[in-house]
Amino acid sequence: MQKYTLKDLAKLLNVSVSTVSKSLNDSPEISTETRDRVKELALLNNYIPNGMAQSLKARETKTIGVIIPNVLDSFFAKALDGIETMASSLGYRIIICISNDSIKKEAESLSTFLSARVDGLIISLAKETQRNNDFSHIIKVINYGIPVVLFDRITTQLPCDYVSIDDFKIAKKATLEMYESGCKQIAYLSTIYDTSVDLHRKKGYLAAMKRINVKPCIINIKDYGVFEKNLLSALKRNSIDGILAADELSAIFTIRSVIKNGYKIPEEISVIGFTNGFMGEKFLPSLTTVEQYAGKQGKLSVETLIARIRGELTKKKVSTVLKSKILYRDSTKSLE
Amino acid sequence: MQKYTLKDLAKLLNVSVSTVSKSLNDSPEISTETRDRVKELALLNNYIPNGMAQSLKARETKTIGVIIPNVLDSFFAKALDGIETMASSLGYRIIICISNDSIKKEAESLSTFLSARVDGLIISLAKETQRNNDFSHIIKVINYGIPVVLFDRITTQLPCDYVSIDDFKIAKKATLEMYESGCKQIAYLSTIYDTSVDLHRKKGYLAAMKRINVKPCIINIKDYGVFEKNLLSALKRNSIDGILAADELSAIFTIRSVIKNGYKIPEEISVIGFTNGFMGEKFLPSLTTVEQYAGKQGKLSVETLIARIRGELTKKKVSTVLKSKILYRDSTKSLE
DNA sequence: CTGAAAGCGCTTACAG
DNA sequence: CTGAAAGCGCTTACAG
Repeated sequence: MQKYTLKDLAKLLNVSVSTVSKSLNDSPEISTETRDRVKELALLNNYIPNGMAQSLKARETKTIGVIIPNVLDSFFAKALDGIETMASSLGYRIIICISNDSIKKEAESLSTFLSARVDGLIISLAKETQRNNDFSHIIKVINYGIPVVLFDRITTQLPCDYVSIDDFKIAKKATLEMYESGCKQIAYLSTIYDTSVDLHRKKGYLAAMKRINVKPCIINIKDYGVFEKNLLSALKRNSIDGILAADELSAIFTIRSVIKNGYKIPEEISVIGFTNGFMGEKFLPSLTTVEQYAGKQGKLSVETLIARIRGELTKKKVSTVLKSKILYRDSTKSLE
Repeated sequence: MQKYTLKDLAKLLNVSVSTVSKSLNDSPEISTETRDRVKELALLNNYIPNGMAQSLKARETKTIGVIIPNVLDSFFAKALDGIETMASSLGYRIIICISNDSIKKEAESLSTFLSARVDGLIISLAKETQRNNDFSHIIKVINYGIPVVLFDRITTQLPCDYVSIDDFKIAKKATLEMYESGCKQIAYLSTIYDTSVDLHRKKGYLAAMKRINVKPCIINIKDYGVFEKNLLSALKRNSIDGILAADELSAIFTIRSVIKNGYKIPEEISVIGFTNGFMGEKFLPSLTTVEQYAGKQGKLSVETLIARIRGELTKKKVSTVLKSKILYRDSTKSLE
């Protein structure tokens, strides 16, 4: 199977490589007659330009590197979907790494992305990276001149653009609304502690508890293997009747554990989660949750990145904070 | 921010580009002294080799193109995860396209993958592609000499390797076991009709119904908007007490609709789905389902592809059909 | 309107 | 042990 090059086509047509190249690129320098001959032959021989050679000259690859912590979580799946859709509609390819929350994998993939000369990067930081507060690998990339956009799991310590939601505000609101609907003792539950989003949500929760003057209760669960046990003991110790869970999966696990142990939702315990995924939407009872606009965050990240690549942005970093909202469903009591 | 090239380093060190290149690649031709000087300077200046230039010479990109229909379905998310893990552990990058079940998007991304000169492709076909039975875009790729591995949504009409599970067999088994557990009238429900997997699962179901000599009942639902309505009318018309659903989401929708309308699961209606995702595992009742080994299919696809790329495989196409199994949970009556 | 030449950043066969 | 040269497959400034 021969892969034709410009040289091959040139030889076949008895013209120069320059002429072939210009013809294929619709240069006005070339006569229509020649252009048509070249194009016809190219088509006939299934000529496909070598993108690497083109990129080498053009000094851009039309490729974006994407790093997400995982793809099983519906938030990241939706974000990835948004990223891919927007990128491909703007003519960019996506190369992807799933960090599995490991800083090592994140850093390694950054290296291969750099050598692939991606035009830019979209990253949602690994848990480990946020816990260690170690951004040296990202700084290296930025110093190398590659634009970076962070989303969701972000940090303000880095000189780059980012996209997120108003985690603090919405967590506070969710807590207060559970309180207004009649919950006396609301807990904050998280399996993603040490991430930036968890931090802001927790702070929002704490602010609300302070406002209503109730002692806060934070339930951090390290591992889904001990989820039910930890949750139930916390429940009993503190007679909790409302739970703000930091992500979708932990919210569903909460509902499930609680129901299996005989509690009624929402009558005895209310639950609010984060992320609007199928699971929460279709669960029985369905989950009241914070709409995080995952797809939109993905799309905005791409738009911001590409604008940055094209130099359409001022030096000032752009930080887009989306206003989120609560999707009221069956895991909470009605406010009215 | 200067990006150093071999030339830059060579100039700084007063040696030739060849010497720098060889040093960096640990060529035994070079004296250790020179090698160390070169490496030190490279490190100091944050030299990152230009992968495009290297690939251009080496005629390989260490990049694999991946096309999946979507990433929200947990089967594909898990498969992607497996693909990424295996590929990165073998030193390959992944560029990804989400076809959204569109043949057009599939074909377009194939074009950009070809010009990016991916070393190989892993594809799970779009619904539209399977419905139209139009593989011309894939054939073009194969003829161009790029190895292709199909998984899950496959076709045997193409000269390429593939990975799948024994859909026919396991669907037949699932149907028969529902029958043995006491179901009299089992239906097959699908929202992914026209795909190869649906076809085989349906055939397995039909074979089982023939064996037990019961008139089959096939419920195809086009759109989740009309899911509940269509399902319920079918349920009433045929007094169905067992449902084999072709994927996870439709199985969950089935359970949900059925419960909301007052049926008891599994006492009145049994449900078996496909794919072992969180949603089915954590739903109440939890879903009895077919383990499709999504991650393993992804990993095997990569291994097969890379073996093929490296020329380690004989001309004969390898078709790996995994033996699947049923995960018994709460949506079916116990067999014992 | 067409083509020769240089160059993008590498690697490697060959010469010394 | 080191380097000059050719070449991977393109594009484009320049000459004619």
